[in-house]
Amino acid sequence: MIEKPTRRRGAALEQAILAAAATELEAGGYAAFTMERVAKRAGTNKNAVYRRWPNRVALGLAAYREMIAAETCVPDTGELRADVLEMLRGANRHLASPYGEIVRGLLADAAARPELMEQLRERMAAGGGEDWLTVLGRAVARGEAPPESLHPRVATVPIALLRNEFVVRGSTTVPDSTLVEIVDEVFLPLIRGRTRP
Amino acid sequence: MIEKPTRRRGAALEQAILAAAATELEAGGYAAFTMERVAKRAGTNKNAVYRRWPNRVALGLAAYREMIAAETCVPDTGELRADVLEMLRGANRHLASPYGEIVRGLLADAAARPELMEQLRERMAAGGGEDWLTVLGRAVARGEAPPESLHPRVATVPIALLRNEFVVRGSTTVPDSTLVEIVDEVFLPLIRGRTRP
DNA sequence: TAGTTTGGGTACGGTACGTACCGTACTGTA
DNA sequence: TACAGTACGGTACGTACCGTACCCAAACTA
Repeated sequence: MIEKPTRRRGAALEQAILAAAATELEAGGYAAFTMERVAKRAGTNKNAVYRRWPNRVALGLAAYREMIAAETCVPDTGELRADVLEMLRGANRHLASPYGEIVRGLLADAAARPELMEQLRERMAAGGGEDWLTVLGRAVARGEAPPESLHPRVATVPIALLRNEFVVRGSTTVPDSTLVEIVDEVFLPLIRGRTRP
Repeated sequence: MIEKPTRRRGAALEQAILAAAATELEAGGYAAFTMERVAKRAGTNKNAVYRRWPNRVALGLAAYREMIAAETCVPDTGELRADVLEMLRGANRHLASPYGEIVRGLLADAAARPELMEQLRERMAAGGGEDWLTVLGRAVARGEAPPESLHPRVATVPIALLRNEFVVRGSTTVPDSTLVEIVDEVFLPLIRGRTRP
């Protein structure tokens, strides 16, 4: 009979800690996210945690990455407006509680550490911008948008505006009418405005 | 001979505390902003501080308001592009250190308190939007922009994009080329796109 | 001058970060 | 299978800060 090891090591323990950290983040947000609670939930102690992550922000960021690992999916409805709205709605759902508070906390804590900031930027809701370029690229291919509009700065305008809205408004969810406004009053006119006459 | 009072009271003490808080914020940012340090710098103790502000966020917000009290000035160069760029540059200077870290810290701490969030939104760099509407309104009056473009969501696109950039990038200053890009690749095409054909 | 308000000093309880130490369970190598 | 080295778990500690409590004295007020 093979004895079940009572003491986890290495990767197994690391995964357990990460899972515990993600659960803690999900349960109480970044404010209630403490090293002691994570260690306790993982069935270990702070030692094992600090051996892997040098501080709270680093662990929080790693756990956040874990949480949002399988999320992104790029819609393809065949119409630019619908695609963009759907991506905005997805991002809005994501940035609503409890992710919003987590991102804010991480942002505040990671600001002083450029390398963490870099990671956070990459992982932040639809932060990369490739997905947005993909959607816009499809619209260009369909002839729905002019080729001159295919610019990273342009493609990410909706998510940038949403993110701003969310930062400025606090933890409350951005109303859907705002998302519609972003698309209809800003994004689509912008695409039109970039048409070469 | 009138004895100078050695112990300040009421408004005098309140102003002294606020000034000390602003100095502390400016010196070390929100992370190093502690009630004890503020009290010490003001030449008093935490008692007097807590009698006036219930917690750290409230005092930090009040001090931040004090810091940015006399800042806003709306440019009027006679050309929309130059006006917008100047406002963006001013906001960028403002959001660069140490204000950036302060705003991030306040945002993270105030998120749970709607009434503080409200204050913060109003006071945040060019957050109100009236100034941006003013600039755009002048352009419309000059015939430089179509009347259909006079929309709050449209007018505040540049500052929203800048704020997003700054939140996403961390504490580093946004390069001037980004500001130019926001204006030339997004804002001006957007204005053009809102022209009624 | 007596009485009330308001500052200032000090200490405390509580919480959390991050560090140190130490005995012990596991691992893998001889 | 014995043994050394590594990693884990328990515990305690030092530090820092928040927010509160208590008390006395200074300043104002009647």
